[in-house]
Amino acid sequence: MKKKRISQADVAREAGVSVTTVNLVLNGRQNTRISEEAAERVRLAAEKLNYSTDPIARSLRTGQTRSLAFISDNVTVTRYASAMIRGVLDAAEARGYTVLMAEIGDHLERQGSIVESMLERRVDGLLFGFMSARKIDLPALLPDTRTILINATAEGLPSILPAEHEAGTAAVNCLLAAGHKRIAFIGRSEKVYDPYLSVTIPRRYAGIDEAMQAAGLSFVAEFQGHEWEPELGYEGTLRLLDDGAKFTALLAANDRVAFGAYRALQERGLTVPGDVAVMSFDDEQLATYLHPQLTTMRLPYREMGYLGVEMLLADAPTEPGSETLVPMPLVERSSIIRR
Amino acid sequence: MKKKRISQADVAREAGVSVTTVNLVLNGRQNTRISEEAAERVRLAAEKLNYSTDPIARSLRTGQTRSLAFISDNVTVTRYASAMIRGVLDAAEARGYTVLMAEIGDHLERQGSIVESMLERRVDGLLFGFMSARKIDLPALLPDTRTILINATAEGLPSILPAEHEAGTAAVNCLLAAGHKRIAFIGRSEKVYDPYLSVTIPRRYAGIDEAMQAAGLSFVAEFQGHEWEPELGYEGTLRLLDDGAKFTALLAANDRVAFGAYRALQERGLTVPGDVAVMSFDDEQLATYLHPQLTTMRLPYREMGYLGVEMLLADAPTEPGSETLVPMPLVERSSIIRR
DNA sequence: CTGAAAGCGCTTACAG
DNA sequence: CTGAAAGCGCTTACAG
Repeated sequence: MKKKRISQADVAREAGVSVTTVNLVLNGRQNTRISEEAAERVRLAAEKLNYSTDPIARSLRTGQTRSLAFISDNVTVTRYASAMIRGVLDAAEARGYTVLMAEIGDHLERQGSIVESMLERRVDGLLFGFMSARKIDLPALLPDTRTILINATAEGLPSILPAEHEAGTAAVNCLLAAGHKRIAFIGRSEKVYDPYLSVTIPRRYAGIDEAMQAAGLSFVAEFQGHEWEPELGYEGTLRLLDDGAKFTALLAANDRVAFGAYRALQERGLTVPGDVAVMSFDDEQLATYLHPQLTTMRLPYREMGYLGVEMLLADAPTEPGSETLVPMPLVERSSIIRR
Repeated sequence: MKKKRISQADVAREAGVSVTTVNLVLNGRQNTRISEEAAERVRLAAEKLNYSTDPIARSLRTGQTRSLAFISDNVTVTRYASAMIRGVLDAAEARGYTVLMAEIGDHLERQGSIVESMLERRVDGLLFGFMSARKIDLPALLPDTRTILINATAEGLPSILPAEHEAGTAAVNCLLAAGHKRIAFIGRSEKVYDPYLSVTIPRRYAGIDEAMQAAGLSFVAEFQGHEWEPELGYEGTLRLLDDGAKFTALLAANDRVAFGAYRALQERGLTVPGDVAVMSFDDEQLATYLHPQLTTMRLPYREMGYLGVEMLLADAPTEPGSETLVPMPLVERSSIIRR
């Protein structure tokens, strides 16, 4: 990595012009009235010497780094959420930006020092990405630091969220469209109305409830719970069945809950989708392992990551406090049939 | 982000000394014989002005950036492999390094330009991280660029790999120790002997076979396949059963295969671990969803990531072409009982 | 149409 | 014990 670098001065010498000329030509400046002949000599010389501009020196001079920081909580380590990183990386690369990454885990208190160190490195913008959509308190930021939150909200900052209300409605409508009227629901929870726990789940519930109401229906049975793991789906389904609930369709809070529900249904000799149709949320890989494969509303992690970068680097800054909603596509597989 | 920066010159003015003195003090240089009194004034002034050194300017001068590049194929987007990123990030942070990330997906041909752009940014080292351990061809690198491959190998470069041979042996021994003698194996494949497809799977097979041989045993039945998805486990198990194979334990190539095997076993009215014990590899989250939870050999992604950074930044460069093996821990859960 | 020079904020060899 | 100055490689206001 030593190897003396080729500088604009070297190119200038080779081409027999000044570094000003070299710089102007190589940066493709317009209206500079450098003779095409000189410009050509510069380009040839640069090519010959295999010159590439030193981004560090440029940054020192311009104050811009063409880099951005992506700071997350537990995204790397969370199942399908890590796709958000891919979205960020792809979008950044498309625009010639480099991504500096840091992950703080559950140590939210470390945000301050991480942000500081990123800012010291003069990133052109800050992207925060969270595993599950909730409100967070960010350290006071320089007012002119471009910042976007992905899958989170914070006072006075623009954020990108999944369109959960819409998705809740779509999930129910999907079941209704297949002719189901007796629907059970597993995974409602009151806890979740604290924005520091979730900002989107209440919206999902609202979307679900509105769709049911619009159809003049209510759930024939519900099993509550906020730990959305297979255990909940398993126990909830058994309980509903034991209580004698009669339902032809089951709405699960997420794929893991659905996973548990499948097991319970199977143990009771019930088949999916013949006896019970199942609809879910998230679309983690698990959904494709199930038999039959699970129909579910996809959480658009990758898209949110991609959009985050685009908004961060857009010409006009995003309005503070605004929310950009990203659609959650319905992924139709085999867990629902017409009845 | 504008905000005129506080520089060492500002601190010098405030403290009434030269920038040389400021620099020496703030960098904690030894043997510099600056009066303790002057040093104290400098520290106070820096504190008061809230000075922090500009890493860009420092980099321009020193040629070092305290940053490293992590370049991966599909790590962000692959199930549990994304934990490798966390390991990298944690280790880098512990040493005060920043990580520049890029992911190239299946476009291995893009490696060249990505590496170039990272090198232009003067990263102090290059880390390559791959989803599954295989041999890759890297673009010719500057000979003095520190480089480490995580979960991959390349001509003349040091690499970090999971200790698969050892793990294969341990998996079999675990079954043997529980008293099993009639063992079936699903997931052997000849394809995998091409190093560009895998460098570690053949070792795993070797470890498995040696342990069996050492016990004077061979598998009572095998079902081949290299697409290690649930489908293979499902069909393989059914086939073995239909062929009348009598086994008390099943060794699955990975957790997904085991997942499929569970389903087949259950359909045939066989219970795990009562009728058939199951042993597997990977330890993805899936393993904990299964009932009973799966005993498996864990792929140490996070540890490999962490170690990669440590080796990259170690005082002595790692020997070219060397291999560092990271143990795969046995994660005992409930899919095996004594017989 | 093109160049000389200043300056971004550091670090360091040199001088005293 | 401490300071003045050069230089890393750019960009840009200014001069001609």
